[in-house]
Amino acid sequence: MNQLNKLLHQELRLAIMSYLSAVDWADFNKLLEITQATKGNLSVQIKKLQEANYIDVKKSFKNNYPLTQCKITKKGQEALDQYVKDLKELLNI
Amino acid sequence: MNQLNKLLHQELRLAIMSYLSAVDWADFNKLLEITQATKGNLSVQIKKLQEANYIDVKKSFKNNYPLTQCKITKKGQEALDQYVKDLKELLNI
DNA sequence: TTTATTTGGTTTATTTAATAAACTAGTTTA
DNA sequence: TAAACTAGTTTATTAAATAAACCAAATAAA
Repeated sequence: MNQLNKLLHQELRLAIMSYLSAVDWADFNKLLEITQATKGNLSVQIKKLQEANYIDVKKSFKNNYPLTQCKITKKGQEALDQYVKDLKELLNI
Repeated sequence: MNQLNKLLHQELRLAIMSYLSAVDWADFNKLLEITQATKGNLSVQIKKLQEANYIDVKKSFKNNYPLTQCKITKKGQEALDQYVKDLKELLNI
């Protein structure tokens, strides 16, 4: 059995990565909206993905408010691709 | 975001279910072999799947040794199908 | 203008779950 | 008859997910 990537085999992180793989930069609020997660959970999972270098996180200000933007990295995209491959194999799809 | 079935979104349980969806009955040792799990972990996860009525578990003896056999239920198969569907949607595959 | 509310988060604490390790009960082999 | 093996289960530990509480700054309301 091909071990599934544990960082990716979690619903919220997977949803974040899947979304990021289809867009360029996405900000915190956009990710909140598409995942329906709580802010605390989203914050934690973004940090984990960042620590693994699966995403780049850019912090700035917009209209005087903090703005956190995320973008998938090459390493993150490759990990996601491999995860999907492993999952397909496991599920025979 | 379609919530993924938490019982199925776990590697070992998913591997068990995926395998069982392709065969008739499978015994404990066969599941050990194909999943490479520890016996303790396998025992626990089988019980959880059984409690959810995702699998039927039949206990008997073979050559004087205890024999535990598992088979996916209709409910389990339907849950697995739905899980795969949700996952495909999430991952755009 | 100072109090309340909202924004955009982070940190901490709690709950839940995964897993390994230890154990059980019996069987076979030497 | 002791040692080792089979086929598991139970318990204890670790790790992870999540919710709740918090924070700093900005804006709105009284």
